[in-house]
Amino acid sequence: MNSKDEIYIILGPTASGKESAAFTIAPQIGGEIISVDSMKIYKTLDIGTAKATSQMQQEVPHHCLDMIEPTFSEFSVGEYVQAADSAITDIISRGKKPLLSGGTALYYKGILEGIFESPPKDLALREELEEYAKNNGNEALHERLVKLDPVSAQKYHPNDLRRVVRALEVITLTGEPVSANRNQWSGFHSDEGYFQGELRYKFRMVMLDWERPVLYKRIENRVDMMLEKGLLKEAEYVYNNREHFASTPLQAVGYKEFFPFFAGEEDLETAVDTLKMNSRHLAKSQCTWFRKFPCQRIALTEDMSKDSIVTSISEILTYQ
RNA sequence: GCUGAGAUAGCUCAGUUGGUAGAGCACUGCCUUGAAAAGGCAGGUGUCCCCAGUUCAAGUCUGGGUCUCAGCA
Repeated sequence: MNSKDEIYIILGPTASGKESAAFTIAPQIGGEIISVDSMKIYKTLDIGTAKATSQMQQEVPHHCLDMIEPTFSEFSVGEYVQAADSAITDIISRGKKPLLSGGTALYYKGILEGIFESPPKDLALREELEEYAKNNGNEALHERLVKLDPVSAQKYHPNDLRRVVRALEVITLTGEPVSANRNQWSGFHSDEGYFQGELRYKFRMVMLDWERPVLYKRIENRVDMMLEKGLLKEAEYVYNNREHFASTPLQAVGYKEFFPFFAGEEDLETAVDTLKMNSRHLAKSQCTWFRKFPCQRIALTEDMSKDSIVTSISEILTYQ
Protein backbone atom coordinates (compact mmCIF):
# COMPACT_ATOMS: atom_id res chain seq x y z
CA MET A 1 0.00 0.00 0.00
CA ASN A 2 1.54 3.34 -0.90
CA SER A 3 1.32 6.49 1.12
CA LYS A 4 -1.66 7.94 -0.68
CA ASP A 5 -3.63 4.94 0.55
CA GLU A 6 -3.77 6.22 4.09
CA ILE A 7 -6.97 5.88 6.02
CA TYR A 8 -8.37 8.89 7.86
CA ILE A 9 -9.81 8.67 11.32
CA ILE A 10 -11.87 11.14 13.33
CA LEU A 11 -12.14 10.03 16.94
CA GLY A 12 -14.09 11.36 19.83
CA PRO A 13 -16.42 10.36 22.64
CA THR A 14 -20.16 10.30 22.19
CA ALA A 15 -21.65 13.72 21.38
CA SER A 16 -18.29 15.17 20.40
CA GLY A 17 -19.54 15.96 16.90
CA LYS A 18 -17.18 13.59 15.09
CA GLU A 19 -19.79 12.10 12.75
CA SER A 20 -21.05 15.49 11.72
CA ALA A 21 -17.50 16.67 11.09
CA ALA A 22 -16.76 13.55 9.06
CA PHE A 23 -19.88 14.19 7.00
CA THR A 24 -18.74 17.72 6.20
CA ILE A 25 -15.16 16.77 5.45
CA ALA A 26 -15.81 13.64 3.36
CA PRO A 27 -16.76 15.49 0.14
CA GLN A 28 -13.78 17.84 0.54
CA ILE A 29 -11.28 14.99 0.47
CA GLY A 30 -13.15 12.59 -1.79
CA GLY A 31 -13.91 10.39 1.16
CA GLU A 32 -16.46 7.77 2.05
CA ILE A 33 -17.38 7.19 5.66
CA ILE A 34 -16.84 3.96 7.55
CA SER A 35 -18.73 3.80 10.82
CA VAL A 36 -16.71 2.36 13.70
CA ASP A 37 -19.54 1.75 16.09
CA SER A 38 -20.77 -1.38 17.79
CA MET A 39 -24.39 -0.23 17.90
CA LYS A 40 -24.89 1.38 14.51
CA ILE A 41 -24.38 -2.04 12.97
CA TYR A 42 -27.94 -2.83 14.03
CA LYS A 43 -30.83 -2.06 11.73
CA THR A 44 -33.75 -0.07 13.17
CA LEU A 45 -31.69 1.45 15.99
CA ASP A 46 -31.36 4.85 14.38
CA ILE A 47 -32.16 7.79 16.62
CA GLY A 48 -30.67 6.39 19.81
CA THR A 49 -27.42 5.49 18.09
CA ALA A 50 -27.24 8.86 16.31
CA LYS A 51 -26.94 7.08 13.00
CA ALA A 52 -26.50 9.15 9.85
CA THR A 53 -29.91 9.82 8.32
CA SER A 54 -30.83 8.25 4.99
CA GLN A 55 -30.60 11.72 3.48
CA MET A 56 -27.00 11.99 4.70
CA GLN A 57 -26.23 8.50 3.48
CA GLN A 58 -27.41 9.49 0.03
CA GLU A 59 -25.12 12.48 -0.04
CA VAL A 60 -22.06 10.67 1.28
CA PRO A 61 -21.63 6.89 1.06
CA HIS A 62 -21.52 5.23 4.50
CA HIS A 63 -20.19 1.77 5.31
CA CYS A 64 -20.61 -0.63 8.20
CA LEU A 65 -24.06 0.63 9.12
CA ASP A 66 -27.16 -1.56 9.38
CA MET A 67 -25.18 -4.74 8.96
CA ILE A 68 -27.48 -7.03 10.96
CA GLU A 69 -30.89 -7.31 12.61
CA PRO A 70 -31.04 -6.59 16.34
CA THR A 71 -32.18 -10.17 16.82
CA PHE A 72 -28.81 -11.52 15.67
CA SER A 73 -26.70 -12.61 18.61
CA GLU A 74 -23.55 -13.96 16.99
CA PHE A 75 -21.85 -10.73 15.96
CA SER A 76 -18.31 -10.09 17.14
CA VAL A 77 -15.28 -7.86 16.73
CA GLY A 78 -13.82 -10.30 14.25
CA GLU A 79 -16.73 -9.91 11.90
CA TYR A 80 -16.65 -6.18 12.23
CA VAL A 81 -12.96 -6.01 11.34
CA GLN A 82 -13.57 -8.15 8.27
CA ALA A 83 -16.35 -5.87 7.13
CA ALA A 84 -14.26 -2.76 7.73
CA ASP A 85 -11.29 -4.27 5.89
CA SER A 86 -13.33 -5.01 2.82
CA ALA A 87 -14.93 -1.56 2.91
CA ILE A 88 -11.47 0.02 3.06
CA THR A 89 -10.23 -2.09 0.16
CA ASP A 90 -13.33 -1.32 -1.85
CA ILE A 91 -13.15 2.44 -1.27
CA ILE A 92 -9.46 2.62 -2.15
CA SER A 93 -9.98 0.50 -5.27
CA ARG A 94 -12.42 3.11 -6.51
CA GLY A 95 -9.90 5.89 -5.92
CA LYS A 96 -11.71 7.28 -2.88
CA LYS A 97 -10.48 7.80 0.65
CA PRO A 98 -11.71 5.85 3.68
CA LEU A 99 -12.77 8.20 6.48
CA LEU A 100 -13.41 6.28 9.66
CA SER A 101 -15.44 7.73 12.47
CA GLY A 102 -17.14 6.31 15.51
CA GLY A 103 -16.70 5.62 19.18
CA THR A 104 -15.92 1.93 19.60
CA ALA A 105 -12.28 1.69 20.64
CA LEU A 106 -12.05 -2.07 20.39
CA TYR A 107 -13.02 -1.92 16.74
CA TYR A 108 -10.27 0.59 15.98
CA LYS A 109 -7.81 -1.65 17.77
CA GLY A 110 -8.97 -4.53 15.63
CA ILE A 111 -8.64 -2.56 12.40
CA LEU A 112 -5.25 -1.05 13.14
CA GLU A 113 -3.54 -3.73 15.19
CA GLY A 114 -5.43 -6.85 14.28
CA ILE A 115 -7.28 -9.53 16.16
CA PHE A 116 -5.60 -12.83 16.89
CA GLU A 117 -6.83 -15.99 15.20
CA SER A 118 -9.15 -17.70 17.62
CA PRO A 119 -12.30 -19.72 17.77
CA PRO A 120 -15.56 -17.78 17.97
CA LYS A 121 -17.55 -17.81 21.17
CA ASP A 122 -19.00 -21.06 22.38
CA LEU A 123 -22.15 -20.12 24.25
CA ALA A 124 -22.65 -23.52 25.85
CA LEU A 125 -19.11 -23.63 27.19
CA ARG A 126 -19.40 -20.07 28.49
CA GLU A 127 -22.57 -20.93 30.31
CA GLU A 128 -20.89 -23.94 31.90
CA LEU A 129 -17.92 -21.83 33.06
CA GLU A 130 -20.16 -19.11 34.39
CA GLU A 131 -22.18 -21.70 36.24
CA TYR A 132 -18.99 -23.01 37.81
CA ALA A 133 -18.10 -19.52 39.01
CA LYS A 134 -21.58 -19.04 40.38
CA ASN A 135 -21.43 -22.23 42.41
CA ASN A 136 -17.80 -22.15 43.49
CA GLY A 137 -16.95 -18.48 43.40
CA ASN A 138 -15.01 -16.30 40.97
CA GLU A 139 -11.77 -17.16 42.73
CA ALA A 140 -12.27 -20.85 42.02
CA LEU A 141 -12.75 -20.25 38.31
CA HIS A 142 -9.74 -17.99 38.28
CA GLU A 143 -7.74 -20.77 39.95
CA ARG A 144 -8.50 -22.99 36.97
CA LEU A 145 -7.04 -20.33 34.70
CA VAL A 146 -3.95 -20.04 36.90
CA LYS A 147 -3.23 -23.70 36.17
CA LEU A 148 -3.94 -23.58 32.44
CA ASP A 149 -2.74 -20.13 31.45
CA PRO A 150 -0.88 -18.38 34.26
CA VAL A 151 0.02 -15.40 32.08
CA SER A 152 -3.62 -14.53 31.42
CA ALA A 153 -4.56 -15.32 35.00
CA GLN A 154 -2.02 -12.77 36.13
CA LYS A 155 -3.51 -10.20 33.80
CA TYR A 156 -7.17 -10.55 34.75
CA HIS A 157 -8.80 -9.93 38.08
CA PRO A 158 -10.85 -12.92 39.31
CA ASN A 159 -14.00 -10.80 39.19
CA ASP A 160 -13.46 -9.96 35.56
CA LEU A 161 -15.54 -12.97 34.58
CA ARG A 162 -15.82 -11.99 30.95
CA ARG A 163 -12.10 -12.28 30.38
CA VAL A 164 -11.46 -15.20 32.66
CA VAL A 165 -14.20 -17.12 30.85
CA ARG A 166 -12.91 -16.15 27.42
CA ALA A 167 -9.35 -17.20 28.30
CA LEU A 168 -10.59 -20.56 29.57
CA GLU A 169 -12.80 -20.92 26.53
CA VAL A 170 -9.90 -20.45 24.11
CA ILE A 171 -7.55 -22.84 25.87
CA THR A 172 -10.28 -25.43 26.20
CA LEU A 173 -11.15 -25.26 22.52
CA THR A 174 -7.64 -24.97 21.08
CA GLY A 175 -5.27 -26.23 23.75
CA GLU A 176 -3.36 -22.98 23.27
CA PRO A 177 -3.31 -20.25 25.90
CA VAL A 178 -4.66 -16.92 24.61
CA SER A 179 -1.68 -15.21 26.15
CA ALA A 180 0.53 -16.92 23.55
CA ASN A 181 -1.45 -15.37 20.71
CA ARG A 182 -2.56 -12.04 22.01
CA ASN A 183 0.48 -10.16 20.92
CA GLN A 184 -1.05 -7.87 18.31
CA TRP A 185 -1.52 -4.97 20.65
CA SER A 186 2.04 -3.95 21.36
CA GLY A 187 1.53 -0.81 19.29
CA PHE A 188 -0.80 1.16 21.48
CA HIS A 189 0.34 -0.04 24.84
CA SER A 190 4.08 0.03 24.59
CA ASP A 191 5.93 2.05 27.20
CA GLU A 192 8.25 3.22 24.44
CA GLY A 193 5.45 5.25 22.91
CA TYR A 194 3.22 4.65 19.96
CA PHE A 195 3.82 2.86 16.69
CA GLN A 196 5.91 0.14 18.27
CA GLY A 197 3.95 -2.69 16.77
CA GLU A 198 3.29 -3.43 13.14
CA LEU A 199 0.04 -1.69 12.28
CA ARG A 200 -2.23 -2.87 9.50
CA TYR A 201 -2.84 0.49 7.85
CA LYS A 202 -1.19 3.83 7.43
CA PHE A 203 -3.44 6.35 9.02
CA ARG A 204 -4.02 9.89 10.16
CA MET A 205 -6.02 10.16 13.30
CA VAL A 206 -7.48 13.22 14.99
CA MET A 207 -9.44 13.34 18.18
CA LEU A 208 -12.04 15.87 19.26
CA ASP A 209 -11.05 16.65 22.81
CA TRP A 210 -13.69 18.73 24.57
CA GLU A 211 -13.30 20.09 28.06
CA ARG A 212 -15.18 17.62 30.23
CA PRO A 213 -17.93 19.95 31.53
CA VAL A 214 -18.62 21.16 27.99
CA LEU A 215 -18.82 17.61 26.72
CA TYR A 216 -21.32 16.75 29.46
CA LYS A 217 -23.42 19.72 28.49
CA ARG A 218 -23.35 18.61 24.86
CA ILE A 219 -24.50 15.17 25.95
CA GLU A 220 -27.49 16.61 27.78
CA ASN A 221 -28.43 18.70 24.79
CA ARG A 222 -28.11 15.79 22.45
CA VAL A 223 -30.32 13.55 24.55
CA ASP A 224 -32.96 16.29 24.54
CA MET A 225 -32.61 16.56 20.77
CA MET A 226 -32.98 12.82 20.33
CA LEU A 227 -36.19 12.94 22.34
CA GLU A 228 -37.50 15.62 20.00
CA LYS A 229 -36.65 13.41 17.05
CA GLY A 230 -38.74 10.56 18.45
CA LEU A 231 -36.34 8.57 20.61
CA LEU A 232 -39.15 7.54 22.92
CA LYS A 233 -41.03 5.83 20.13
CA GLU A 234 -37.91 3.99 19.03
CA ALA A 235 -37.24 2.96 22.62
CA GLU A 236 -40.78 1.66 22.93
CA TYR A 237 -40.22 -0.45 19.84
CA VAL A 238 -37.10 -1.92 21.44
CA TYR A 239 -38.99 -2.46 24.70
CA ASN A 240 -41.81 -4.28 22.95
CA ASN A 241 -39.36 -6.53 21.10
CA ARG A 242 -36.93 -7.06 23.95
CA GLU A 243 -37.74 -10.77 24.16
CA HIS A 244 -36.46 -11.32 20.63
CA PHE A 245 -33.50 -8.98 20.64
CA ALA A 246 -29.91 -10.11 21.16
CA SER A 247 -28.25 -8.96 24.36
CA THR A 248 -25.93 -6.41 22.74
CA PRO A 249 -28.54 -4.07 21.22
CA LEU A 250 -30.44 -4.26 24.51
CA GLN A 251 -27.36 -2.87 26.22
CA ALA A 252 -27.22 0.18 23.99
CA VAL A 253 -27.42 3.46 25.83
CA GLY A 254 -30.66 5.09 24.78
CA TYR A 255 -33.20 2.30 25.12
CA LYS A 256 -32.83 0.26 28.29
CA GLU A 257 -33.04 3.43 30.37
CA PHE A 258 -36.69 3.80 29.37
CA PHE A 259 -37.71 0.25 30.26
CA PRO A 260 -38.69 1.08 33.84
CA PHE A 261 -40.76 3.95 32.47
CA PHE A 262 -42.61 1.70 30.02
CA ALA A 263 -43.13 -0.83 32.78
CA GLY A 264 -44.77 1.92 34.84
CA GLU A 265 -42.17 1.75 37.60
CA GLU A 266 -40.52 5.10 37.03
CA ASP A 267 -41.38 8.51 35.65
CA LEU A 268 -40.04 9.79 32.36
CA GLU A 269 -37.83 12.43 33.94
CA THR A 270 -35.95 9.83 35.96
CA ALA A 271 -35.44 7.71 32.86
CA VAL A 272 -34.08 10.68 30.95
CA ASP A 273 -31.70 11.51 33.81
CA THR A 274 -30.46 7.92 33.84
CA LEU A 275 -29.93 8.08 30.11
CA LYS A 276 -27.88 11.24 30.46
CA MET A 277 -25.84 9.66 33.22
CA ASN A 278 -25.15 6.50 31.22
CA SER A 279 -24.13 8.63 28.26
CA ARG A 280 -21.64 10.43 30.49
CA HIS A 281 -20.25 7.10 31.65
CA LEU A 282 -19.91 6.00 28.06
CA ALA A 283 -18.12 9.20 27.09
CA LYS A 284 -15.78 8.91 30.05
CA SER A 285 -14.70 5.40 29.26
CA GLN A 286 -14.24 6.31 25.60
CA CYS A 287 -11.95 9.13 26.74
CA THR A 288 -9.88 6.65 28.76
CA TRP A 289 -9.44 4.49 25.67
CA PHE A 290 -8.67 7.31 23.30
CA ARG A 291 -6.11 8.91 25.58
CA LYS A 292 -3.73 6.13 24.58
CA PHE A 293 -4.51 6.30 20.89
CA PRO A 294 -1.81 7.61 18.57
CA CYS A 295 -3.86 10.60 17.51
CA GLN A 296 -3.50 14.30 17.13
CA ARG A 297 -5.73 15.93 19.70
CA ILE A 298 -7.73 19.03 18.98
CA ALA A 299 -8.46 20.77 22.27
CA LEU A 300 -11.95 22.25 22.12
CA THR A 301 -13.62 24.85 24.29
CA GLU A 302 -17.22 25.93 24.45
CA ASP A 303 -16.84 29.02 22.26
CA MET A 304 -15.40 27.10 19.29
CA SER A 305 -17.51 27.23 16.15
CA LYS A 306 -18.25 24.15 14.10
CA ASP A 307 -16.57 25.72 11.09
CA SER A 308 -13.30 26.27 12.88
CA ILE A 309 -13.39 22.72 14.23
CA VAL A 310 -13.90 21.31 10.75
CA THR A 311 -11.10 23.49 9.43
CA SER A 312 -8.66 22.23 12.08
CA ILE A 313 -9.56 18.63 11.39
CA SER A 314 -9.17 18.88 7.65
CA GLU A 315 -5.89 20.76 7.98
CA ILE A 316 -4.47 17.89 9.98
CA LEU A 317 -5.92 15.20 7.74
CA THR A 318 -4.73 16.76 4.49
CA TYR A 319 -1.39 18.15 5.66
CA GLN A 320 1.31 17.01 3.28
C1' G B 1 -50.08 27.73 66.29
C1' C B 2 -49.62 22.72 68.61
C1' U B 3 -47.56 17.72 68.51
C1' G B 4 -44.14 14.30 66.56
C1' A B 5 -39.92 13.08 63.48
C1' G B 6 -35.60 14.69 61.28
C1' A B 7 -30.94 17.83 59.91
C1' U B 8 -24.01 13.56 58.74
C1' A B 9 -20.27 13.18 51.42
C1' G B 10 -23.11 15.87 45.26
C1' C B 11 -27.73 12.37 46.37
C1' U B 12 -30.22 8.49 49.62
C1' C B 13 -29.01 7.18 54.22
C1' A B 14 -26.00 4.14 58.46
C1' G B 15 -23.30 5.46 62.79
C1' U B 16 -23.24 0.39 68.62
C1' U B 17 -22.46 1.88 75.91
C1' G B 18 -19.29 9.55 74.22
C1' G B 19 -12.81 8.20 71.64
C1' U B 20 -13.21 14.02 65.53
C1' A B 21 -17.02 9.25 60.75
C1' G B 22 -19.13 4.97 56.84
C1' A B 23 -22.23 2.38 52.67
C1' G B 24 -24.57 2.49 47.92
C1' C B 25 -24.96 5.64 43.88
C1' A B 26 -22.63 10.01 41.74
C1' C B 27 -17.60 11.88 40.67
C1' U B 28 -12.23 10.91 39.23
C1' G B 29 -8.38 7.59 37.35
C1' C B 30 -7.10 2.88 35.22
C1' C B 31 -7.61 -2.06 32.68
C1' U B 32 -9.69 -3.93 28.26
C1' U B 33 -7.90 -9.11 21.93
C1' G B 34 -14.45 -12.46 18.97
C1' A B 35 -20.82 -9.83 24.20
C1' A B 36 -17.02 -3.78 24.10
C1' A B 37 -22.65 1.56 24.43
C1' A B 38 -20.36 -4.88 27.55
C1' G B 39 -17.21 -6.35 31.71
C1' G B 40 -13.58 -5.45 35.67
C1' C B 41 -10.18 -2.72 39.26
C1' A B 42 -8.82 1.47 42.23
C1' G B 43 -9.36 6.36 44.58
C1' G B 44 -10.65 11.22 47.03
C1' U B 45 -14.80 13.21 48.97
C1' G B 46 -17.10 15.99 54.92
C1' U B 47 -17.71 23.52 59.27
C1' C B 48 -21.55 15.62 61.19
C1' C B 49 -27.41 22.65 60.87
C1' C B 50 -25.84 26.83 64.45
C1' C B 51 -24.58 28.62 69.53
C1' A B 52 -23.54 27.57 74.44
C1' G B 53 -22.86 23.77 78.37
C1' U B 54 -21.15 18.91 80.70
C1' U B 55 -16.54 16.00 79.80
C1' C B 56 -9.66 14.54 79.34
C1' A B 57 -12.80 13.67 74.88
C1' A B 58 -19.40 15.32 71.82
C1' G B 59 -22.02 13.33 65.28
C1' U B 60 -23.38 10.84 69.91
C1' C B 61 -25.35 13.77 76.32
C1' U B 62 -27.95 18.75 78.16
C1' G B 63 -30.11 23.68 77.07
C1' G B 64 -31.38 27.34 73.46
C1' G B 65 -31.95 28.68 68.34
C1' U B 66 -32.77 27.85 62.87
C1' C B 67 -34.69 25.02 58.99
C1' U B 68 -37.40 20.67 56.73
C1' C B 69 -41.21 16.97 56.70
C1' A B 70 -45.69 14.63 58.62
C1' G B 71 -50.15 14.81 61.60
C1' C B 72 -53.61 18.03 64.20
C1' A B 73 -55.87 22.76 64.45
